[in-house]
Amino acid sequence: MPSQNTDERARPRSVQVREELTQRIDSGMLAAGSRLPSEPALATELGVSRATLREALRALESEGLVRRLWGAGTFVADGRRVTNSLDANFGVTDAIRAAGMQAGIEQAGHSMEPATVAEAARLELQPGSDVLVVERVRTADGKPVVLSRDILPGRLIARQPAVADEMLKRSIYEVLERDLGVVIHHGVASFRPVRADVTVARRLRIPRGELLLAIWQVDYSEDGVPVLSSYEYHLADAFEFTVLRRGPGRRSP
Amino acid sequence: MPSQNTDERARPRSVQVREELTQRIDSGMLAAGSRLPSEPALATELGVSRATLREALRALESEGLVRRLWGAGTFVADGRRVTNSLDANFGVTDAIRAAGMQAGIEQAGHSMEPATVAEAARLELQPGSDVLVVERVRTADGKPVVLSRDILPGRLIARQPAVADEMLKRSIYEVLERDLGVVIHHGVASFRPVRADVTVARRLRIPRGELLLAIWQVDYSEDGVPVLSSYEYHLADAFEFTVLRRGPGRRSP
DNA sequence: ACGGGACGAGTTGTCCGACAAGATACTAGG
DNA sequence: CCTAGTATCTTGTCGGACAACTCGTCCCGT
Repeated sequence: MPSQNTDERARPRSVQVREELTQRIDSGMLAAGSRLPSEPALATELGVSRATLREALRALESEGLVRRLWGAGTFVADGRRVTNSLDANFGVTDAIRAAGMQAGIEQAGHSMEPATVAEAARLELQPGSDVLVVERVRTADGKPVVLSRDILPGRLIARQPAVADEMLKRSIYEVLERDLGVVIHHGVASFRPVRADVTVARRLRIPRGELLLAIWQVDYSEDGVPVLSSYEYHLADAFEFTVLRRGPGRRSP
Repeated sequence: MPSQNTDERARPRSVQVREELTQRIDSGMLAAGSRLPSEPALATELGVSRATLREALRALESEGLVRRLWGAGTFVADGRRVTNSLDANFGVTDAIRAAGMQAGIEQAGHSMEPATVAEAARLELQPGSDVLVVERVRTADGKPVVLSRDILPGRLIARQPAVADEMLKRSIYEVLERDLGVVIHHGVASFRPVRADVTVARRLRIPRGELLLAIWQVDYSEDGVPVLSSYEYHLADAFEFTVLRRGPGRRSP
């Protein structure tokens, strides 16, 4: 059986179990449609109590990976995992790679500026506070597909200004987590179709008036603090965005 | 304490508890940001065991309604409930009403047709099977905002063809649940910006080439069977769609 | 020989009681 | 006044037990 808690004592056991089961499903060790071992058996196998296992299974069920049927068993959900799902894949880099293309960055630059009133509100800062603004053009196989403008609270990189340069070369989410220790817990994204104005069109090397999908969002860290506000302009046919809608199986009488 | 199980013995207790807590939060009885009673206290108050209560709290946490902090307590998530969230609000009718406008339907019609190969695949039917096609123009305060084309397996209404007429007047989700007993469990939606062609433009009474957001999706019932395939053309500025992105707090080592 | 109903093994849902691990507020000490 | 330790509360985990439900099997009647 796996060792107890050597170094990752911080994370609840149920989370570790959830990740273990997720990996087994993704790797195909647990085939789609097949039944999982019974809860007592699986709990013994994983070295945890049944309560902990059920905690993990509940999470997997809400993610749609498994289905639990009272008296029958727990089953791996019928495949058709959604690729490039807007609510699962985070960031443009992941989306490009998920499409099987090479992610690149060009025309990148950053600057420290005082936050506008709107930005201060979105990031819950004092108006005029310093924020780091990162502008980049993302490329897929060398072709521009997304123009992005990311805004972070200045305090995040006050201690180590050098990481701003890292953001010009890699995914911001990657830099946030690896270099700054900030893990994004969730984000709220909005979108609508727009036409390319002259500035955007020039940077994406497309005709003016071309169809774009504008996405703006705010990402929050694990303790609920907003840490990233971003604006993206996507080529209309660059990606196909998908969202898993969870219906309320309930209505009032 | 509340009565045991009089008539709704079918539904697990944890689901009833989840709905009860959801209502308390929505009604404001539990204010945003406030701490819930401790698990033992709340379990006693609701007349269930702590395990059942925790099952419900798990579900609420995955929905983002509460946050659980080890050793500190369980808190109602900081308000800012996302309005017109694409992954929560289902259907155009709900979206229009959420925006505070009057939902209407015009230019409605339906017909029974053989399924195309593509539609048969989306609904997992035999090609050529009968499907019910419902076309409608949805209005907000009398102004056309969405052109929708909904496709359902013909077997659903084979017994009671009259319900097709109901769909010309009310939300399809409402008709599915109330008249046909079909509850939508989840759906997979995709979207991209498009320009209005001449047909769509005429029906929405807009100039040709106007900006639209095209959304197509498949909805599944509780047992995983596809029951509704729909295509919608939204006016670009009719709604502001929002998606809650749940980030994985994890990365591989 | 065949069909139908009762039975039983297996699985998830719920319950109880207890202890461990983390967080906060208070208190004693500097 | 500030700091460090403690007390106490909260959530996380554990173990065992029983109830509710599903499905396959077997037996019995026709």
